[in-house]
This record gives sequence, structure tokens and C-alpha cells, in this order.
Amino acid sequence: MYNYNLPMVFLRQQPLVSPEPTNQAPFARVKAHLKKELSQGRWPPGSLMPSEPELVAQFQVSRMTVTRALRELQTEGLVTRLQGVGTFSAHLSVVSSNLTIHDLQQEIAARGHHHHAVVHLAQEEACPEGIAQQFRLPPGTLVFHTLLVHYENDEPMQCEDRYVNPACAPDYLQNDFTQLSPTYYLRTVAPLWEAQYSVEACLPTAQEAGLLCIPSSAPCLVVLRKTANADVPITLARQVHPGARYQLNGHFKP
Amino acid sequence: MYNYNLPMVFLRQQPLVSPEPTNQAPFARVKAHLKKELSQGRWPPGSLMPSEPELVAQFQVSRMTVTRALRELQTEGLVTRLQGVGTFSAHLSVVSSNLTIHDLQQEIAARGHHHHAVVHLAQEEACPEGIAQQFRLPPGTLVFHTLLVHYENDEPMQCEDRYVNPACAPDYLQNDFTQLSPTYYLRTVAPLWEAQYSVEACLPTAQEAGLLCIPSSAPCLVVLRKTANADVPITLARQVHPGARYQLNGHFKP
DNA sequence: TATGTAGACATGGCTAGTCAACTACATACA
DNA sequence: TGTATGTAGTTGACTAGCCATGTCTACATA
Repeated sequence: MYNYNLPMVFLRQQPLVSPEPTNQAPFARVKAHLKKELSQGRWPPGSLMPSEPELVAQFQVSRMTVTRALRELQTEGLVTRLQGVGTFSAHLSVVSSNLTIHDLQQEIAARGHHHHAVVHLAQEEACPEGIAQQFRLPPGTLVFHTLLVHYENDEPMQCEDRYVNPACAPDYLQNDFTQLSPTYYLRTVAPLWEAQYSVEACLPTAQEAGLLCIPSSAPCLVVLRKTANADVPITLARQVHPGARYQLNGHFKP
Repeated sequence: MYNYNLPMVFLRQQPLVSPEPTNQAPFARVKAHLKKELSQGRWPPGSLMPSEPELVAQFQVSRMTVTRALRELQTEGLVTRLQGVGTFSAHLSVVSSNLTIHDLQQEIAARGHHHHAVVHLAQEEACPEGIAQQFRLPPGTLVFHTLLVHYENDEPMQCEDRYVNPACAPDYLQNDFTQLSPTYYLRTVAPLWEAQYSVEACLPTAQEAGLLCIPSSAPCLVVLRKTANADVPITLARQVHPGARYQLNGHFKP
């Protein structure tokens, strides 16, 4: 049989629904009430829910209060609102969940473990074809290239191969990556960005296997990440984790 | 060199920042303005931002309007607000991103491909120890157990091994899983739930390798998912995907 | 010097009412 | 019959003002 045990972080068996405090704010009361009824299956998906004036009468609060409760439910994806029509219980909506990817360094710190990194490469180099295309730069342009291995308590946990657009972070190579992670530094350069991810399982390259001290037949979790700020690509990273040591954990609550 | 090309879905090179419409709602104007300044690095992380009264004066709107803009920025994680103190630009802090896990069937449909499933097992059985613990049921209790393989255009894409708590979904085994995915059915039974995930790379079992038509040395992406509704565990699932054929894709925008 | 307090200032939340935009439906008209 | 038109109901957004609550500081007091 498989191991169906979820990682440690999942073991906290706290109640999944919070008990209703009696002295909540009115908007929270309305919201909690609707949420509860929704979870109990009243208003089947797509059906019409009470209108704002009805809720105003029912809860004896002002319309702004009801509006706030409904708007928050909307941003949480629980209801759909149509101007001129009404509020509808969300259509079982997107059968999708969010998985949170934490910064490795932060994750290690949260576990109370020690993190350090070894820099195997940190140089300026002519941009290979594939990278150039992603950066939308002419091939051969100079870009920054780093290759690090992150350790958790002296055990290699991630091999990070990263290209950085020098236009966005000219001082990139001046950092001491043994302490400060590239992700962290790049955030200070471009506080707001968008990222595109892809996660897959594959075998490590010979070099990666060597750096991570694993056989090259050991499956790895590979995260490919492309980050951009205001349409300007900042960085491309390939993060390889030994499958046996690393898991992505997530929690989803609609 | 590795393949840094992100999957097809990432290729749409649309502008990553939306142009500011001139006739936005006032609260949206305030919000957009603050967001822009935040992205340009004004107000370094953790520093004090303008107070509500200041923004009221600056934008000539009422306090409720400013409050809404700030509250939305707060829920987006861009600012931190402290009663009695002020509004602070968020502390770069949460270096984390959300990865969206879509329902496989939906994902296949979105690609315009054909989906079907083969049921290899659908029965009631005595609950093994590990599962009983997760369900918080006495070992030996009868639970539902299904084993399906999902196909995308006749290519096996996912091997899904699932246990279901019969108390939550007594009719579970009556479904025709060749068409309707278990995830989809379970949503109709329990509209609101919470899920805990873990994603890892590992080798398939001999049985899984056979079902997926891959060698048992081929790395797989394994998603372990535990779903609960109001503290009552509903289902435990182990979904195994051939690493070479399947990727999790995500997009993150702070 | 240490302590207590009042006031300034911040966010949290609410009310009552206004206007606008949109939809659906019944009604009147050609 | 088919097409306008009016109307009621709904959400979207805002204003002006109210009180509560939390934080910090300056100042008077012991």
C-alpha cells in the first residue's frame, strides 16, 4: 500500500471550520451566515440567492454592510453577482486549487533548520539561444548566470540554475548568494512581478545528480519559473529538488 | 543545456500590466495609483504609507472610498494595516506563489482533447490502518475504494487511487466514472471543502507503471490530496502522472 | 525619576441616503 | 404579430458623518 500520510505540516488537526464568535462585526455575521448555508447545500450551484434588500431586512443592517459581505464572498469565489440580475451561488466553480510555493530559504527557516548555499557558478556570459528568446534579447547578449546548491542542515535540497536579465538587476553578481537567496534579492529590485511556473517530475542531469549527491536514476521535482515585471522578463530559473527529500505542500480553502 | 521553454500555455505574450483606463471608479483609481507607486519601489517594504485622511485629501474622495482601496490591497497582500498605527507597504515577506491545480478532466477539455477513464477497481472494502487514521475511523470500517486511469486522447495521463468516506457520499459507487470524474461528483456532495495537498516526484509502483504504460524507472509527479468538509474527512486521493507527459502549470501575480 | 493621563491620530466599522447602470417583464402601440 | 417603452427590481459606487478602538506622545503629577 502507498503511504497516504501527508507531511508533518498537515498533522495539526485543528477544526477546519472556525466556531462563530458571538460578537463579530455585523458584516462578518452576514458573511458567516451565508457561508454556512452555502456549505450546507442550500442554494444549489447557480441558483438565485437573497437580494441585498432582503438581507438588509433580515439582518437589520445597512445596505453597505450587506454589500461588503457579498463582495467578499464574491472575491472568495463563493458567489457570482450580476448587476441588474442578482446574486447567485457560485457554479461549483473552477474545479481548481491553489498550491503555495514558498521560498526554500524561508521554508527551511520555518522548520527551524539551518540553510546555506554553495555557489558553483556566478558569471556574465553570452546568452544561449533558448534563453535569449525567453528574454526577448538578441542571442549573444550578455546575461548573468548563477548555479547554486541550497542546503538544509548540510543536505542538498535544491539545485538552482538561473539566468538574470542584467537590465533589471545590474548589481546581481555583487551579492553573496551563500546567505542571501537570489529570489530574495530580486524581490528588492522588482517588488512587484508576475511569475509563470511549471512543475514536473524528471530525472536529473548528470551534473545535477552530482551536485545533489543522488544517483542519476532518482526522480526529481523540477520547478521552472519565469518572472517578469511590467512585461520585462527578469529571470528564468530551473530549480531541481530530489524527489525523496522535497515536497510541495499546499492548502486550499474555497 | 536544459529546456527552459515553458509549456505552450505560457506563450501568450500579452502585456503583463493592464493599461489604466481613464474612467475607472474612484476606488479603483486610488488603488491603481497606490499599486503603481508600490511597484515602482516608493515606500520600501515595511515603511509607512499615506494615511487614510491624507489620501482622502489627495484624491478628493470620501474616506469609505479610500478604505475600500486599501482594504483590497490588504487582502491582496500588498499592504499591512495596523489599527491605531497606520498602513505599511507589505514586508516583501511572503516569498510565496500560488500554483493552480486544475481538474484533469477540465484541463483536457480545455486543450480540446478527448477524455475518458477506465475503472480498474470500484468496491467497498475494509479500511486499511493508514487510511483509517486519516479518516479518523476505527480500522476495518468499510470505505469506498476506486482505482481509475484517466486518458487524454487514448494516452494514459493519470492513475487515481482514491478512498472515500461513505458517510459523506453514500452513493459514490453508483456513479459511472468513465465519464464523470470522482472530483466532480464529490463536489456536488460537499460543495464547500478544504483540501491539503502535497506534490512530489517519485517512481511509480509496478502496478502504476503497468497501468500508465511506462517503465517503472520513469519519474512520476504524485499529488496526494486530502479533502475535508467542516472537519469531516471526505476523501484521500493519490494521483500519479507520468513525468514526461504531465506538468503542473501556474501563474502568479501579487 | 517614574508614572499616569489626556489628547492626537490611526484604522475598524456602521448608517442613511443618493445616483447610476443594468436586466427582465409587462404593457401599449403600430 | 412584432416592436417600442416604461417600470420595478437588482447590483455598483459613492458621500458625509458617526462612534469605537488601538497606539503613541507630550505633559503634568507624585
